[in-house]
Amino acid sequence: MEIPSKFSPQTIESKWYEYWQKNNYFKSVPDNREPYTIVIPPPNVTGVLHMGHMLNNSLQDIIIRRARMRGYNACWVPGTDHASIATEAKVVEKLKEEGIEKDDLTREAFLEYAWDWTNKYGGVILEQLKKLGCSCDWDRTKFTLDPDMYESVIKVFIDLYEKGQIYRGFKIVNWDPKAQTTLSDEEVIYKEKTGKLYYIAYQVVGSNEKVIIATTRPETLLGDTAVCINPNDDRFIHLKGKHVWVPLTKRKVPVIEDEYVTMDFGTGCLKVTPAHDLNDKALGEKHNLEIIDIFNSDATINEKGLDYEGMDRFEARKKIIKDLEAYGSVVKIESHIHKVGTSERTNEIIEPRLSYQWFLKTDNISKPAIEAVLNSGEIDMFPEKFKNTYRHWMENIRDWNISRQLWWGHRIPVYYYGDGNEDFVVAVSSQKALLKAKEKTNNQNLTLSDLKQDEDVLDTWFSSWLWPISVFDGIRNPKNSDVEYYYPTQDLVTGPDIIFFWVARMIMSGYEYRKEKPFSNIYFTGLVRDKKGQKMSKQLGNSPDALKLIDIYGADAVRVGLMLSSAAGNDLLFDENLCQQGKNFANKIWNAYRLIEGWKIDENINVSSSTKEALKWYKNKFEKTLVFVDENFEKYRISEALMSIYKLIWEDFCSWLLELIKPNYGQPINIETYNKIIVLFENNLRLLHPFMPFLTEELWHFIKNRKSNEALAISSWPSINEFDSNTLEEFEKAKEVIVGIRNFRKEKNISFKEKIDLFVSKSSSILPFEASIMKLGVVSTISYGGAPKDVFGRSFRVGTFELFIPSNSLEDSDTERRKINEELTYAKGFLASVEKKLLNKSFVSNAPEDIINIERKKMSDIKQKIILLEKSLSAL
RNA sequence: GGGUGUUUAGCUCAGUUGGUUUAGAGCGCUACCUUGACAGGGUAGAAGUCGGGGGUUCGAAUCCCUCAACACCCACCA
Repeated sequence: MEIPSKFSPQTIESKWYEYWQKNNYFKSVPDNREPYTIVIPPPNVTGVLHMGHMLNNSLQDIIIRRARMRGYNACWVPGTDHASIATEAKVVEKLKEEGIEKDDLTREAFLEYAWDWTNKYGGVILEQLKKLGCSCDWDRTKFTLDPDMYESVIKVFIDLYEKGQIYRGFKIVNWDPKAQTTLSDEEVIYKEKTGKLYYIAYQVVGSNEKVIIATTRPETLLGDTAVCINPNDDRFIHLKGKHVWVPLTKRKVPVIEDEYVTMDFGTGCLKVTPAHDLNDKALGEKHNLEIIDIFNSDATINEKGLDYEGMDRFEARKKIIKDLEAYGSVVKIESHIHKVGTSERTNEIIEPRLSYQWFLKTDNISKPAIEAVLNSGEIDMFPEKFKNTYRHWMENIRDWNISRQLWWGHRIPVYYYGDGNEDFVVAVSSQKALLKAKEKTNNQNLTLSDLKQDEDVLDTWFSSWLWPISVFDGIRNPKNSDVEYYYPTQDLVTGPDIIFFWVARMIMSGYEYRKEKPFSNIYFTGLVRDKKGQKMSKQLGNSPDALKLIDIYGADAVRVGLMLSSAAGNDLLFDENLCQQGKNFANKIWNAYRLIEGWKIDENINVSSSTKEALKWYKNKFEKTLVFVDENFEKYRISEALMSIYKLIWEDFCSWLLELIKPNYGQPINIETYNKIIVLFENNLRLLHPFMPFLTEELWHFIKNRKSNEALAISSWPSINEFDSNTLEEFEKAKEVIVGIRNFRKEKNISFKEKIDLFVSKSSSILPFEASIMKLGVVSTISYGGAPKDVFGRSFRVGTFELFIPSNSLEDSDTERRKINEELTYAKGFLASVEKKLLNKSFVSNAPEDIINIERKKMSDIKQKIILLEKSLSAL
């Protein structure tokens, strides 16, 4: 035999991947078939494959491979994301290692360095996806900074600006002092921290009185421009219209009144720092307060901060408290638990900062996106619970801060020609900008050197929100044949953590730019956790090396391992044992084929009855399973689909069908049976292919030499045929009889080589699947009409059948009696519960007819069984 | 502070508009078997008062209320 007894994935995986690629099976161009499209959630260009990617991309591959087999024009578009903050941070760090500071480089030099880095490491992850077996159309690979993608992003910015949806605003934004950029609200993570609440005394001007103010951020008093009380608060009523001295400064600020102040928090008296707090900013606008910004961009104190200039904000806090204590101005310090905003990327504490930024209005574009998910049902989410999350966010959505003070990204197409708030134009290039500026200013003498392009780039998500459109060039050329054919896509497979960052925004951009949803179904995967339930992360070091897993178990096994326990939206507690299970499964199928392949074929041999029975049963079993698999795919219950295929192959095909059909050792098999088995085996491979592409393709080609248009990857998914459930039920009964015989052998220690005789009580019907029972029970004769008299043996019952097997060994009647009594107790208890139901008048009058009939059938069945049992008992 | 989920066998989870024998699967566990596909195998078995309490119903793991534990999301109370 040439086939090795163990399946070794390592030797075949690259072979088949190359074969698929060479034959362009994954390539898709528009044709007259229906399209089935998935766009990949683009991983960070400098990222490496981790467990989350493996889960996410295995799912996409399973879905797209099945679609391909079902005859759709399947198109899976791969690509990577430039991930501006993350990548820029990596590059800055790398430069630092080489002793270079970002500030010492020009923008151009820095970008050159970043591109070198990207070209060197970028796309590694895409190669790793190939190892996993991902059937992407690699000719369509996109990068969010590709020139055409760049143009699309800029075009959208200009368009939205011209529609009045994008504006420049002077607002409090989330500032990351480490990355030196603003962040969107979604990029801020609130972490619970124990801080301190400082009670500080402010001297009232022209009085001996002091007011006490509670604050968590005493250093910001340098920027205080008012003190606020609640007009309904009797305690402070006398302070109306007065001023107070800001401690340590020589400034006096007004006492203002606003109902915003909570009377029972802190002291009921609030210091107002419009430059450094969102609420204070609002108060400041309402009451026309001065704004004093006391921080530099790195969160050190600036020249407004008196002696504290140059100090870090936390250092300054300590010093200020010390100085205040020296003046006796600190009344008390309490420990205080509160949530502190931190940067998702750098972990740095966010500084609310007032600055000019670019914003996208969201109230209009969010409307159709809400409608599509929550009302019209155009977009489905799996699991559905995420619709709630989505609704909540969408209904409370705020304008999106899209500018970032970074270099790595799409530079904002805004050109300033002066210092005024309105002294800018928005244009696709500097030349166009010049024309616009000349027109706007009526100054024909302007030159390019008078224009200064905005230094900032756009939020990464401002490019990825266009992804399903821009990968098909649908922004630049909205009528091109690709986008018209592939858009909208079918499925999006992603994590719930980016539902706001990305999913919601793609839906918004889809309706804005295509007047259509970007995808029909969203499958949210869970987080991959370790066995203890901890999130897998680099920091914890609990994440297995994805590629190493593929090396050890094979890509197919890892995919199976991941799929076996990952219901949509549920976190997945990853256990390497699951990969082992996948590997075992691969080996099982491998050996099933080895068995079949080893049979000698004979054209003249007759087909046995057991073979006929077995083939008839398995055909029905397969059809039933196929229906179940298809249904589960429709509901995105991928793990359920896989489990049913797993059981079909392992139990039904290997343990029952092959055992029934297997010729005796050295005996040949009938050629027709052999051919039928091969077809059945091929159909199994079809079902399994999306999950285990490499193994199945390998076996597919082992079976016979296939031409390049006969590869499994592009073969067909089985079509559904009717099945007879009666046949399936009867086979289940036959199995029970076989199990009974096996039990008997085990208890009597009778070897499987020794044939037995089986007697069936004078039952009106004959046993179903008699030949199968004889073969797998190793039975020489089946006789009806009850057990012979004066013969020792053991009886057992299956449904309404009573069976008897004679045995030479002396019967232990006590054991027998005990067994029957146990069965009897169960049966009587069961009968009682059924009778109780049927004697209940309200049940009989209220329950539907078919339910009552089921109960009646249960009752008559169990009564018969009780009679059988009692008869057996008295016979002993 | 608000919201959404979860809680079923040792572990991970199904249980699909309440009714198909007094709850299922995979893994694990136990016993035995196994030199003719596979020990990465086979056969069988044990194992759960469906988180607690209350209610609706002829009937509840499934619907309602309540309590508890856990998880996640959202939020500008200094």
